[in-house]
Amino acid sequence: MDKRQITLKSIAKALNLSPSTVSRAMKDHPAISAKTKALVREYAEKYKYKPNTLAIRLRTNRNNTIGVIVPEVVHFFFSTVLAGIQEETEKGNYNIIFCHSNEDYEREVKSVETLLDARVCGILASQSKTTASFEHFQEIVDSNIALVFFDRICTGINTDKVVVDDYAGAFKAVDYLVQTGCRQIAFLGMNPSLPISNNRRMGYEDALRKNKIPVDKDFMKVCDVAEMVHKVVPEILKRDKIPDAFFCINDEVAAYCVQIVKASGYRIPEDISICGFTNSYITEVTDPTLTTVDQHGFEMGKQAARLLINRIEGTETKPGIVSKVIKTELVVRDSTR
Amino acid sequence: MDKRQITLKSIAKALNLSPSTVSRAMKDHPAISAKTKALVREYAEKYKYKPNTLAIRLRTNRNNTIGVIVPEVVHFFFSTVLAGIQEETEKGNYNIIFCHSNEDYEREVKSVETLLDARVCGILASQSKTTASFEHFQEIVDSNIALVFFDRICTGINTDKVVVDDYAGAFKAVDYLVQTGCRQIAFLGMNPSLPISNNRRMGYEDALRKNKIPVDKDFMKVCDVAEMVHKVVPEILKRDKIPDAFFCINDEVAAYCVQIVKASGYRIPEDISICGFTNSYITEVTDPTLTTVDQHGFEMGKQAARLLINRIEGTETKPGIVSKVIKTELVVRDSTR
DNA sequence: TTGAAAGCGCTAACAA
DNA sequence: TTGTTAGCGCTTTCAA
Repeated sequence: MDKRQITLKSIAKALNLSPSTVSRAMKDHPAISAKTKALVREYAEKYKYKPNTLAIRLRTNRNNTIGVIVPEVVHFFFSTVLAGIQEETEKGNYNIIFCHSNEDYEREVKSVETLLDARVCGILASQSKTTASFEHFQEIVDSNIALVFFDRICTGINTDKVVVDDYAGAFKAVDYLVQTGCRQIAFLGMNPSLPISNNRRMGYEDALRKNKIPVDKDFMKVCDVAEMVHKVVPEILKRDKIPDAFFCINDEVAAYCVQIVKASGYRIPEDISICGFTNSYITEVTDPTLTTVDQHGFEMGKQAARLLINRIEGTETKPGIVSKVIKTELVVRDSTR
Repeated sequence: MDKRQITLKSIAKALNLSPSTVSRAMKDHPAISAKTKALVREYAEKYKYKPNTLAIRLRTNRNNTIGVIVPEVVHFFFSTVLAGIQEETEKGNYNIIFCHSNEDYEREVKSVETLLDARVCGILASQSKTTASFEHFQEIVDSNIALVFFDRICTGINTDKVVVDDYAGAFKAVDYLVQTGCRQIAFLGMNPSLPISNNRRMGYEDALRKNKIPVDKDFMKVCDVAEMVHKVVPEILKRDKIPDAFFCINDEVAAYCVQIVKASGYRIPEDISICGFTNSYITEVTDPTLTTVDQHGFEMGKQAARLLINRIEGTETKPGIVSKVIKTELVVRDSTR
């Protein structure tokens, strides 16, 4: 039943060799004779020897594992990033320990603890919406563990990051809305403390300014989840002066916005244009389909993972803090004129 | 700079104790004096001692890590299951190593290797669409590692599983379609080698039979991704006898189906009803919103993880292979009469 | 070309 | 109440 595990030692004993010789034979050490190598290899093959990773890691003090903290995995963008991370770490021969903060500060702190306990060699993190302090992230840095933020970066920590050009993406989208004739463009954003939201707001404002359209604070609302859309959008539509476009912080908000705007009797895009952000699956099945800004999450995941691995392995050539920016792309569909 | 790590040994030296005493003090061993405990604790606190998990795991031969293999994480259902798994493993104090087969057999095999190499204490897996052989899964069992399949179970392996009551879910949905007046119900399914698809097909057929409606093979198609919908549905709509309902294998198929059916000039649900499966976000933003079958992915993830942990810890009381079934629920929205 | 020995950080049986 | 010792499985220096 409980078959003894095959170890270097057991192989050594069986073959009348020393463990060190077996170890060397297994890793093709030049000093070992071809004959011995063959002998050891054959035996190992036959008895399905599997090196004990734990022992190797303890011995070498490197465990080829990185931690990933995602705020919400049931989300097109973040799951796409995760897929990108996975692809890259697989290539680099790293395992991923997956943590889910679920947009909750406490769980985020706990996730960091977990990862430090597991002695990962690096951490990829995107902070939760509710995170306001960042000692836990500082602890990672203090422990000399590589840390790369992606998308929702933490401005309080000075470390590598990979972000989307939120400003440019928003600018392009809003400028496009203006070019197609919109003049009263509402912005449905997130908590402005998150840089991604703030940057998009600036892109939005600058696009308006460039086109000599006044920026109206009344047209800027925090509105980033379904329930808020159902509250905020009808309110806006009840005003005397209603917008002729909505620029939304993500595709879900845009999709619900489409619904509400249609239900209120307006035509899309003739009366009101709507633009999302992310380019998730959802954009293809709303009616009309959604114009949006592609965030290239997969690429972001890959680049973040690559950067982290380079840091870990000391092969990152750029000096100082590295800040990568993923280009966004306007994807025009039918929800805009 | 390169601060030496705090270890039990280093604490022992500093405090003039033996490592074993320190070890015991840290874990509140009854034999240690309160004074010593306090001393050790204080020192550990001050210098932020963190036990080396790797060493503990090597020593105790248990690493509190489980592996998860997901076929496609950018997918409402699977990411929801992952979130459920994460919630439960966090409670149980297990880490998750995340693997992504990406619906690819080769990567699935590699994932299993990775997890066995990492010496996880258990594996949760849902197989990829392209998996036809299962020696890799058998290897898990042979290695005496706990294995629980979820959703896309592998029928070739005799082990614990957690599935949705696909048959009942399909039966309910199709029966509902019939009750609401549909008579020609098409089934857009997956590769019939996957049990989930086969079970739903049987539910579909039995619901028709129960209602004395002939089962027509021409109304049953393999059609489970966007591109296929764009090919298959228009073909069906070109026939002399077209369906008055589509029962779809997932919500994405249903959503694209809505689009195509509308574009072909039919009204939903007056002319044609459409029903999906999963109850993902998408169902709320199509127009009309989608009737679907809720799969309760989060619950499935939790139960699968719980079952696996019980197996690992030997606390599963049920004898033999355990097969859990998650109840589905028909969610009626506007795409059906 | 191979082996002996030490040690990674921790635990636990046994001894004192 | 505390210490000694051995060892988990592996790597690596040093010696032979």
